[in-house]
Amino acid sequence: MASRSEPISTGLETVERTTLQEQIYRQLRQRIMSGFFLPGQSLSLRSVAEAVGASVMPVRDALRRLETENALVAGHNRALEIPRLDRSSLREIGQMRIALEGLAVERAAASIGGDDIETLHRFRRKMDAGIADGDTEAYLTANWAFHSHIYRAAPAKMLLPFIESLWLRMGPWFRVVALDRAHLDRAMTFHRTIVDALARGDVSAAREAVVGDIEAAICDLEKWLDENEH
Amino acid sequence: MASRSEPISTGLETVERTTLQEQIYRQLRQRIMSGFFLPGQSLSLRSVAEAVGASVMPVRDALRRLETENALVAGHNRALEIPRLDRSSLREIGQMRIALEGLAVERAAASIGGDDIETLHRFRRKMDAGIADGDTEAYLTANWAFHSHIYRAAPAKMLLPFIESLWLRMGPWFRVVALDRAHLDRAMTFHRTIVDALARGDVSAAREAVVGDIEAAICDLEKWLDENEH
DNA sequence: TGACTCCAGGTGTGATCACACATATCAGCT
DNA sequence: AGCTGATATGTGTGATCACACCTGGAGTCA
Repeated sequence: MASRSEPISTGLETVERTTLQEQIYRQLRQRIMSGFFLPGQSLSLRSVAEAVGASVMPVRDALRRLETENALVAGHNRALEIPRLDRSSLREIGQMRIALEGLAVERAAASIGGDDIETLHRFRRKMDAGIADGDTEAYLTANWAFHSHIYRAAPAKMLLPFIESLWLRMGPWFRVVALDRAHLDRAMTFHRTIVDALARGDVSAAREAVVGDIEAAICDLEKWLDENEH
Repeated sequence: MASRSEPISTGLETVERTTLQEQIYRQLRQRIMSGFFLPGQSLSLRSVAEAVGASVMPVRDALRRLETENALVAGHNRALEIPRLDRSSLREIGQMRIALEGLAVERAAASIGGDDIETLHRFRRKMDAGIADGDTEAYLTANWAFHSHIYRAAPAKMLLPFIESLWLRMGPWFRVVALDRAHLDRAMTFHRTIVDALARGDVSAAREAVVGDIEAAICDLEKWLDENEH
């Protein structure tokens, strides 16, 4: 290592260093997670490349990453597409979410501070606002911000990526359930319970509320499937 | 859809269709999982490309997939490398393995049949043989075959990829623990208990044994860390 | 001796091209 | 009418190239 001057304090922030591929990946990821794309919708290299104004190379990298986490699957021609919804994978996602998010909230509970509680209440209000305005996009974004803020408090580097991966697969479903007022009311009750439990450091109550939130979502989605199947 | 002749029965098997990228991915994945590479070892595009006799393109795809599942991380220069071992991620992997593999064995228990029990005993004997011969590679391969055969029996499409992803991160650790005779003996006891529990359909005993197996491995690894740190 | 400059080697990134393969459409034959 | 074959279109795949960036070490000057 060459000798180097002592870094001086300038107050400057480090600039963001990111690749095209990374930007496209994040953008697609965000859209999938918030239910922007419809199940079965085809995302071909060239169509996405044209849409984002880049060549196929970075798109290819981004799509392959998403395919690896099963956020995209190979379609009938070779194009990648958003996975279609079916009952068994819904149940499966639910069980895995309970297992991992239950673990995450337990581990996070000890590290949650007063600032976090305040932040959670802010996200909760944003969700309420989204519901009131009928802005599904805003609700879903705030919903992810709320949950991920909790999980991020856990002293864990690897848990969050796994949970994100599950939410990625839930994306196409969220859009459905976020239109059901009865579900939203129930979810917001759970959200309030979660924050209260975390605020008083009640780990098992927090876990129970998180699990309840997930189970309610899965239950409502299965009900929706019953009504809209075929 | 164009009209088409009735497919005739020829007795021919469908040929394997796979891409270079896929082959490289699987090969690297297998090697990482069985602890072939050392922690911190650098895998650059061009070096891997030369080693497998392909251009950088398929290698790039393969490495990016592995990076996405955190089986590889960016090194100090921009090259990707095998993650280094540290205590916190070890614990974290252990907790996630317990959560997901516990879920998997519960779901699998109902679907396990007599043929499966026989297969599991075969893998168990292979592990014994590997231990007797001092063949770590063979032991680790049989170990994965044993566990994954159980999880594959679960009526779940997405659970296994997640578990594989965790084993991928355990890879560099497995090599360490597979050299400790005391650990191996304990592990083989757990393995026998698992098969017996599955054979008589005792779900909770099977889960308990799987969790015990994982906890023992983590515990032994932490002990190893205590002795070999610094 | 210490700090700086410069250069060489290695790294991933992204563009462009040629290609293999799958599907759908349609003309042509029996 | 029904099957066959050619073909057009769309798809991912892989090779090659130019490039920007980082690191390390040699060289230079004060």
